[in-house]
Amino acid sequence: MEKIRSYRFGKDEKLCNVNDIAALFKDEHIFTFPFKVVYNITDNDSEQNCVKIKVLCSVGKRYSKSAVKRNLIKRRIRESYRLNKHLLIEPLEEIAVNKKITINIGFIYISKKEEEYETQQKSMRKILQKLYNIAAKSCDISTTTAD
RNA sequence: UAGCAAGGGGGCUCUAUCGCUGCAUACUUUUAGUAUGAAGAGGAAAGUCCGAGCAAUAUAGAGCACCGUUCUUUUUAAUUGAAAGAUCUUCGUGAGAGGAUAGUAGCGCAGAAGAAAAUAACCGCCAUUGGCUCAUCAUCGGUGGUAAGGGUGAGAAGGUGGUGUAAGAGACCACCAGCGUAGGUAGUGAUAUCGACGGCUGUGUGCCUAACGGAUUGCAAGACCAUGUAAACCAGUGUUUAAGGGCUGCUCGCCUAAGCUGGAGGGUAGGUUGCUAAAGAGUAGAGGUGACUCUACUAUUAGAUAGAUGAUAGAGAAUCUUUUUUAGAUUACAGGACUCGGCUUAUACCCCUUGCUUUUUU
RNA sequence: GGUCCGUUCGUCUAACGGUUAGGACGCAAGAUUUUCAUUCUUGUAAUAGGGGUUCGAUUCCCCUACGGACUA
Repeated sequence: MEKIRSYRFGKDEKLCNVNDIAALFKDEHIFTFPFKVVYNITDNDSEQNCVKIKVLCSVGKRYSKSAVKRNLIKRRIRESYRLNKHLLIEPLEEIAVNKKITINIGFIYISKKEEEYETQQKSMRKILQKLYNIAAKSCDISTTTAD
């Protein structure tokens, strides 16, 4: 039976807090062209057991001067994340049933050319798989240490 | 037909699926969530070059200083915008386009070049005199007259021709160019034009003068709520002195102690509001050369807050290329952040009106 | 978002609207030295781009581009 996936992308999943963003840029990062991905995995404070993911995307002025092009790229990043985020969430929820995890992710656009939408989507899938592997490891470690 | 000039208008459309933003309604309800509905970026949203609204702070008042504007008239909420004109000037065959222009009573300055950059005598010209010479010419020096000539320069003592003279000179005359004075005519006015009178006549720039205008900071302004708590701050009362402080840079001038009573803040991270109906838009009519004004009618939720309009698929439209009916390519500049008006800059392509030039054809 | 400032040889800088835009370091050539360095001489090279005002702009005015500061 296939689930009816919700492709929603509301305000809860966007990263807005300033302190969180400052913490995000101190942590580790992955490179996969054309993105630089910054991520930060922490325990959750909420009462219920769930996985919360917050996302930020930014395109620097170094890429291009015109605001239209930068906006278009941001929109495409958000779109590709929206369509592919189930790759990260669904398996994580299976693993971490009793955990409280928040993952903050920042997508930073690096390429100086205007990449096509398909390549963006491909790289987005790669990134999400990588992130899943990392998150799974961290879950295991946390379980072992907790026990 | 081609190439141009001026002005004006438009700025790709539709469908499906998955999403984003706030709003309204209904349901569940602790926050909030779900469903439905209708709506959701421009001509420049940009630059921030001007102006205004709005807000806070300051302000007894006056003078000086400082800053801005500057041909005329009209227009606008608006001191730099707009329209219609005036004079001069540059570009263009032309339609047209760009630029400059308050006043000169007084004072200052003008590199290099040049004799001289303004009550001009360096060379030259003329007269006279001294030396040299037997004497004259020539030549050297003194005194005086003289702006006709002198390679410069952005600018050279109004120009041309005569009279006149020792040589010359607006010294005088004729014509021409400008200026001033008091007038006529046309115009609201800048100004144009007409004759009269006056020999009045170099260029640029700054100071200066005149008229008009100007408090400062900006929605991250500010207001409220919650959080939170040092005795600075505010209000009232009150009395003495003016050192110090404040009030726009200065001057005059003005205000201001402590104490007592009451109220409540700063910093940090938030929320609500400010925040979208307006000096608005469209249509029609009237007035005006025009900018613009007046009247009537009509319709009208963009309001985000690391910042919403996207992605995919399909169909059509326009232009271009190849080719002859398909195929391919292209569809600009560019994204609200309190609001409005103007200016400036960027802009594929299409349409309309008026006008100019050249060639060809009829 | 708002308010401002700046741009001069390869680098750091100077300039009253007026001579061929000056100086230091660097670079190149030559001299000195057995050679290198030091030193000396000579040279090279710039007003961000485009308009305007002016007889004449690095300088004054306007537009564009780039860089920077302050402001929660």
